[in-house]
Amino acid sequence: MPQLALHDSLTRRTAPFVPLDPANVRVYYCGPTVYDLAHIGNLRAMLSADILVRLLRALYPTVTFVRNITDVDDKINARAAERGIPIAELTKGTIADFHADLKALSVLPPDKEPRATDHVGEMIVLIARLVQSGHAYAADGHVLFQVAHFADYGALSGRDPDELRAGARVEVAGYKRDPGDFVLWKPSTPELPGWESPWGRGRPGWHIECSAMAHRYLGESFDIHGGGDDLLFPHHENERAQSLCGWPGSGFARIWLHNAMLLVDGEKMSKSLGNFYTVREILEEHPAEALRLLLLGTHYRSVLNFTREGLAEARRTLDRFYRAIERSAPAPGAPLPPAFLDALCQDLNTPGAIAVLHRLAEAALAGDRAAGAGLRAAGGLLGLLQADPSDWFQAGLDAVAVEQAIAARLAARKARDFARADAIRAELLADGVVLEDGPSGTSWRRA
RNA sequence: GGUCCGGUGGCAGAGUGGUGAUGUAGCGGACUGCAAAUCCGCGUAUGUGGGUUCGAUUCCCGCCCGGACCUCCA
Repeated sequence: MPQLALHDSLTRRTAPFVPLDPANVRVYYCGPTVYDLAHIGNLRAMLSADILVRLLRALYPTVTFVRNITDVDDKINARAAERGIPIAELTKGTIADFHADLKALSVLPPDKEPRATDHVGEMIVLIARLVQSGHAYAADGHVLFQVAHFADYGALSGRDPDELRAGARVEVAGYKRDPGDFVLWKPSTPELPGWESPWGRGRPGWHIECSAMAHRYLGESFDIHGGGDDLLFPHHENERAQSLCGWPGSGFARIWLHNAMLLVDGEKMSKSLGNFYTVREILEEHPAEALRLLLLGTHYRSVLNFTREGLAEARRTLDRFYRAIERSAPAPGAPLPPAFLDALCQDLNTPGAIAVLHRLAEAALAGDRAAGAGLRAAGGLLGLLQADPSDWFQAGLDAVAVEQAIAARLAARKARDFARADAIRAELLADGVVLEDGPSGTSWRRA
């Protein structure tokens, strides 16, 4: 087995991954705030985690993967009010949509998917610990984390606390001792979700939930914590501060992974630019597998430029891969090609791994059955190429009608009436069917 | 303004202190009645100016360009 190396945001270096407990590798990723449909940028983070966990499962006997759901948040409250529905209805529906989208993309479910609202008790316990140890203070109905009491604050995101203070561009709430102090607990109004606490009825701040849930399911120290790099600051910086102060001497996350953002047509995805895509919108027009391949075609730490052309290209690439697989019978348990695993072990180099897939496809098309089996096995680790090739090429089309047209065309060709044969082929193409004449007859697929 | 990340062929996108992957697009060819698929061949790239080095795309500095973040807040 090759040695896995990962790039740690804290040290800004790529280093060999050494699990705390090789018998149980523990991973935490920040999941969605459930107020709206997932977009392709959200998907990228979920996919990065998915590849990491799939690879870890290939390398280690047991992996515990926790990905939370944030179901208490101001954006949720606002959206529910806007739509005139109860908060619980909004979050329930959004979670169901989220799960459906991820399933379509072959993103495997986490082992634990804790919801913030189910863990407010743990959060209150942690906040109380922080207050007791002097790292947090209550003021004006809020409880705030005192940044000045954590010497290592800023280390993860590479920020100098003094500069953060000087650069504060937002008016600072009067109850804060320091502009950098952040909310652990805040008061709630009667209409909004709230829980009784030593500081009155209120609701948790954003960061505290991940600290509490990671601790509950993974312990004081665990191996990997990840998310989009927009979460690096303040979310992860604050989470780290809370956890390291709440459980002094613990390591919290040993390695931090952050995926880069996604651009659409070279620009930031935004609703005002009209280039904002939900996962669902893309899936209406393209196979989920093409979207998955496209997103894996860029290394997770590089900015990914999403285009429609790229999506079409990914689909054509899959056509070729499925052609290669079609030539060799499924071989369950086929070993993963070493070059493929090596690429993934180099900080999850999915583009490099896909390049190996191309080489395997070339060999498989030339008749190498082992390469075909290796291609399917490697594709499986990436969550690709698991469909039946005939489904990939022909699903959703009327096979009987196509076969009849092919028979008619064959008759015309035998009679050397090529004008008629070509007309039939053109009609099929207009219906989205491409014909391929080979030595063993004519086969067909969707365009 | 501050901090951080990045700029590779038409496009997408890796690796690397010593002949620059892979895909796609383009061109030529084989195969085909013609296509499609497949196969063979060809061409084009390291933003810019310095520095270190025998040698820099890779390491260092400046500049230009792109992106993220700048704390529950619009």
